[in-house]
Amino acid sequence: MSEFDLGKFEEEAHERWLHAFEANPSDKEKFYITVAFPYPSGAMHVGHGRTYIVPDVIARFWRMRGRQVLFPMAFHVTGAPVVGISKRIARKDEKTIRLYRDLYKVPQNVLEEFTDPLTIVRHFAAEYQRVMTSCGLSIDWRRRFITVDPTYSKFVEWQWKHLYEAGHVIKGVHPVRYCTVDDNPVGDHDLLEGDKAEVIKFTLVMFHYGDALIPTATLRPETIHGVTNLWANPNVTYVKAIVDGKAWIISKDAAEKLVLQDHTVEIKEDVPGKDLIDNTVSHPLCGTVPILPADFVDPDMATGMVMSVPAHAPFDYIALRDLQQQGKYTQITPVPLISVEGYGKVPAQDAVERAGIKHQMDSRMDALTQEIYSAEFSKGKLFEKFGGKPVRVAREEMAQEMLDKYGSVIMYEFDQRPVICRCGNKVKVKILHDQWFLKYSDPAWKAQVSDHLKDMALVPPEVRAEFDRTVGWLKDWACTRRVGLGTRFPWDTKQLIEPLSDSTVYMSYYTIAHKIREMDPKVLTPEVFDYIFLGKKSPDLPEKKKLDAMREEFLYWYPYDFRFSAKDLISNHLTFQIFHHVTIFPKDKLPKGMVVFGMGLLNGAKMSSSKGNVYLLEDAVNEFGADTVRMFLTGSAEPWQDFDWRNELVLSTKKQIERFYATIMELKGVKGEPQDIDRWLTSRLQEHVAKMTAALDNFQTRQALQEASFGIETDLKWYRRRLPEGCAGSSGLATLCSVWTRLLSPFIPFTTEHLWRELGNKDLVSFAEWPVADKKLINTKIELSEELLARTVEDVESIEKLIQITPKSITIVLAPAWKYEVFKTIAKSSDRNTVIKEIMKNDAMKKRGKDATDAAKQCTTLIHRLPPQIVEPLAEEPLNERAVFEAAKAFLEREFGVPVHIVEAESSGHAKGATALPFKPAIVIE
RNA sequence: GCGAGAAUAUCUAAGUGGCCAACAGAGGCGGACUCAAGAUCCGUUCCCGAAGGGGUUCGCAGGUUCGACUCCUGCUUCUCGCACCA
Repeated sequence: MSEFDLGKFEEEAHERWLHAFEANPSDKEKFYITVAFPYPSGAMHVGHGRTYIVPDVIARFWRMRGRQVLFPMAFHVTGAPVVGISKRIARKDEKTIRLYRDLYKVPQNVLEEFTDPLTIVRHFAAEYQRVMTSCGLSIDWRRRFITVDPTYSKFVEWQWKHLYEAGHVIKGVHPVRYCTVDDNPVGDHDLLEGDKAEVIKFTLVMFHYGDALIPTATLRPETIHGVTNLWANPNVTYVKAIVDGKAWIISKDAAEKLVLQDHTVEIKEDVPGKDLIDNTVSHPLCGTVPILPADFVDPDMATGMVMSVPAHAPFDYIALRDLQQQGKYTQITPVPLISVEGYGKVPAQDAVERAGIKHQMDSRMDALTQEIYSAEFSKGKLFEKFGGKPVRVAREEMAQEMLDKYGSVIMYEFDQRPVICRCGNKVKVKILHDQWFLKYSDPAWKAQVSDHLKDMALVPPEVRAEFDRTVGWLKDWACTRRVGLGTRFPWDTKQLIEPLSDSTVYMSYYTIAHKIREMDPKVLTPEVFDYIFLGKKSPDLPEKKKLDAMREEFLYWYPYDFRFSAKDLISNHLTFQIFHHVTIFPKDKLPKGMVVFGMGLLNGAKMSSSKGNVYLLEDAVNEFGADTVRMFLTGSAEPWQDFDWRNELVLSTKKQIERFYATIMELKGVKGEPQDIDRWLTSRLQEHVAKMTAALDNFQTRQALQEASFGIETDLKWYRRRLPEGCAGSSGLATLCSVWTRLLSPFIPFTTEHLWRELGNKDLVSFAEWPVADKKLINTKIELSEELLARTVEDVESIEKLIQITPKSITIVLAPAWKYEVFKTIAKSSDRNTVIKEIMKNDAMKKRGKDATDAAKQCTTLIHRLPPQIVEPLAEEPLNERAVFEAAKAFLEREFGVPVHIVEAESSGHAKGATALPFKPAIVIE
């Protein structure tokens, strides 16, 4: 007999699977699933493992159900991260080297070549493929590609031509986080500090100061009417600079920032802050106001000058009050201009006093400012003399008016500071020109997407809300980049297509990837792809025969049936791909469904490569075996739930597989005559098959495994307990072995492939027919009988445990027929409150008096406690309980080790007999 | 802050109005088999109980209902997303 040796099974299977999963169009119905392809910048951990193993289980399931299944894989290598990694390795950054050398186990000679970004991704792409194969993923590797292949670039260009022609690609300007030392935009992962900072659009309000201008930045231009003064910091040295031909007085920081935001700036002279104090400025909309001193004014915030609206800004109010308490500037009073429900005439004063704030440094000031800001924005209205419009309307209009008439300009600034680049320098906002956008904000485009989303199957259904929200929320997406790997942007070849934007319809490319490779990229014009994907004919198409073959593949496979991805991709990739599909492909080629995954934990903590909290997939496979890893990752939680990798749980999964293996090896040779209990086991097996199939139809891998693994195991235990002494089972068990092996095959294909041969099959279990539940073999009656027996045995055991005497005999007292009548009436009644009265109308029952009402009450309780699938058949037809117990008498006596008597309640004379109910006989232990 | 989810016994986790003291696993305890075991099997694992029963539970506080782990309201805590990045 063959020993359980996962390593050996894996070897055997790999050999037999070598080209088995290469899928071509056929007469069979197709099933096409895709997974978000990986960015191979490091080694795979067990979290990645699940992302690919779950779809593989689904692929194997549908393959066995007779579908032609396509499960392809490719590698996403476009983008900036590897460029950064290669640079860090080139400059021998210790942390990076340690990560790649120690955690990812890259050999020294390979690591030395990592100064080239393409080498990194090629190395890890090969690693990914190797590890994925070792996990038994049934991928058609002929279709593998990487996103910098010249043919793929041609495909991307074709895709963009359509987006462009549909008017979805537009050119604009774009403010970005920018580091002046690196001379590059700064991404989230390049930030030392301030990753939550947002770029905010401020309006600069231009105040006249002699022959110069003092710009103050505001988010609330409508409050210009309430300005009572400006604030300047007396401890800061400002500068006079010629900005776009006019003299401005601003902080030095501001001068540097404005250069990055499309302004010409020439600094002329220093202007000490204290020299500004007490001078006046003017603006056509608020007249002449003084400049007051304030230490809180930050020269690094926008222009370093602030306009003061004490009636509506708590900071301004309190700063002014502090000065006035020193007896200064007492002639200034706040000028309110907005009425807002819930606040007095001067909202800022109201709020400050209500909160009991004493001075500027109070920690609640920020919250208070936010509160007033929100209240006025959502509910505030300008006074009649200022137009009477709601704040949210007036703000927009005033900003525009200031830009048009009063010389205002826009300035971008972060909403919080500091924002520090990895290099240690302060990050500023720069306006990038020639920046291209995908116009996801377009309502018409959004509407198309929403429309199609309604027709898509989303798993689990809760994610639909998240998708709907994302479609509504998406704004224009900057889709070109200056650094990284990628395809050149066709309308500005100095730029690259942004990496998320080049990976939105590549699922269609899989259908032709293995064939288009044979063609020269030079001939792959947009017309070629138009023909392959859209069937559009044009003259002079090259290699028509090959194109026709590709068109045939595309028509056969597309659209994909399901796309799998982790849930963090909902707000970008998963939604983007729908936008792009609806633009490019006809309605019958649009995506059909998506399955969204949960995240992975390692021993209860989030998995993270950068923190070193990862367990490499390859290590897991080597230590526990591929099947164990597969079964654990799919069985410990449903795909959309977060899962937690814990070695001790994985170990028990391995034991479970071993147990399964040993059981099959033992049962396959059994040759006994069929017993009654075989019919029960067969009946139960049909239900497990049906339930498991339904679970996998819904992607519930955990549920499916519970059913097929523990469910069948538990039944086998009862089966063996019920077999007559000396009998090891019947030859019918061979069917169970075959069914069980096939059911588990999508999960533990290595073990089952081996067992399948042990069971005498020559072909691959991976392509064996999926078991179908045979309704004819379901036997409700025999299942009920066994249920009654099991419950009775359980009751006897629990009583024995309590009374702790050595029993000499056990008597089972069966309920009389009239109680069955009562049971039936109650079970069939819809109104359980009046049913007892109904029963008592019957003369025969009346005669029994209290016995009858008691029995009715007991039956009601019992019916509540029994599951409906027991009550319903019992209500239709009573079970012959005597026959059940008589037939099992030998079994019961063996179980309890004492003589068992079966008697009718009315002839027994036992006092206990009165408590006997249908499906719950009285038990007397003596 | 905004949006989407979640909270169940020692741990993981099932459970969408009566099948619930609550599936299943892990771990603990006791036992069987073994020279022995991380292997297998049996029992036990909220409290009380010498007859199959009773009591108190499913984040916290209320509500709806004959009846709530399940529905509603409020609160607390946690996870994910909030982009120009894979």
